[in-house]
Amino acid sequence: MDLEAAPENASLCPGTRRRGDVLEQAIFDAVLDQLGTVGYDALTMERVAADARTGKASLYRRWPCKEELVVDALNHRLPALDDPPDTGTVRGDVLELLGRMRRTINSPTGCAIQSLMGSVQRDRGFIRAVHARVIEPRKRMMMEVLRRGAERGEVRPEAVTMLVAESGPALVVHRFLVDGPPITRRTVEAIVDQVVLPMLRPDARP
Amino acid sequence: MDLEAAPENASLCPGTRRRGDVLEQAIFDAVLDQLGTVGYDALTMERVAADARTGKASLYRRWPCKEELVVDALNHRLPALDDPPDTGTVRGDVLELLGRMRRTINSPTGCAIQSLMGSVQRDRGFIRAVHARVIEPRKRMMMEVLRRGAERGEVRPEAVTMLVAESGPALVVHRFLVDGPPITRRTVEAIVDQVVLPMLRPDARP
DNA sequence: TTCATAAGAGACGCAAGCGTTCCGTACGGA
DNA sequence: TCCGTACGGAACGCTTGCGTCTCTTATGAA
Repeated sequence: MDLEAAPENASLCPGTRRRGDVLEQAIFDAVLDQLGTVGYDALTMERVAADARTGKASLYRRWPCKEELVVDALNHRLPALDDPPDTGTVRGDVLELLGRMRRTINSPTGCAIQSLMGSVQRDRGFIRAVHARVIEPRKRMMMEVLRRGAERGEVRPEAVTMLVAESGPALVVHRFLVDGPPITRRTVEAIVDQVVLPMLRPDARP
Repeated sequence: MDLEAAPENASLCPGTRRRGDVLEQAIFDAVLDQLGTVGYDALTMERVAADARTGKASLYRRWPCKEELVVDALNHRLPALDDPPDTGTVRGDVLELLGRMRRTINSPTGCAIQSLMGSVQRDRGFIRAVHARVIEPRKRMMMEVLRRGAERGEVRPEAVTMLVAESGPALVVHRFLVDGPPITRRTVEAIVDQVVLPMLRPDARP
């Protein structure tokens, strides 16, 4: 937020005005910042406008209500859909996937997502956006990684299931919820080596 | 909430008044119900009072502010600290532990906890209560279960770690966050058989 | 039965945010 | 350079919840 404050203050010189996309991006920044600091319920149009150094009218000109603004901001700020990694080993692939997750979670966007957790059961709009942009692609990539690992003989075939694919990400999220950010690289490595890989070992039940 | 409405309506007959503990319990019911339905931020003293069929004065007579009321309600409603299960097998023990978790999560208290997820980073009071009453005891019990399993030879000794102990609960929570309640018994069984047990197997790397 | 206590109900002034409206003006394409 | 667009900013009336206060009266211990 401080890294954002500088450019915002820079454009503070009275008489200067942004429009179109530039203004919109500033508004999205303000929304994400608010989500991460005070949360969705306490996010107000007034404060978003003030933070983005614009007027409420400019918000209502674009979005009819708070919810649509937030969903739109999420859709513009959630990480893009990536290709699954292919490092040659399951360990490398899983490490890479959880590493990406770690970066997202440690970013302002991650804090924003976290603050929406409590609204999940009530506002399906957010969870739908997060689902489509974060959860689903990540799950698909993890399954792909497991499948390739099974083909290479690194992973026992029965371990290629949704629940197994979820276990790594679930632990990362769990750590985030319990300990708060940031998730360290060591934590991710421990999750991979202590939990995910032992679960995949093909050399059991010979 | 409807199951609560009946007795509340029963005591609605004008002229009747509750005091002391009876009233307090009704207030806690209202708080938990509000947490589960509208969430912490949208929980208001006015609505809690109305739901509990009392006046705001009776709330402020006991608690100085919303936060203390909620923390107190949580401390009175969170599940009691149980003894670790001892069914004789790791599978039985883990199944029992996650089963207890499932019951809590599917209950109104579970929905209340869930709604506090978003406030976790901002309000340490809640998370401290949930931590001390739910997370920590559960983690300790799971470690105990793993330790006993290791003694019996059911669990490889290196698997007796915090992360391993967390993986089952983390998956239950994850499922809850992604799919919403209720968590089914089948889901818990699948988590145990597909994820937890394979991770514990001692018969690998002979 | 008496009586101090506290419950239940409502009104209070206050503050914050809502969504709308207005207006002067910086911006940027023609 | 000109001019329509839309931005920035402020004010509007409205609603909701806050926390306090008052008043009547049910309650339960003495």
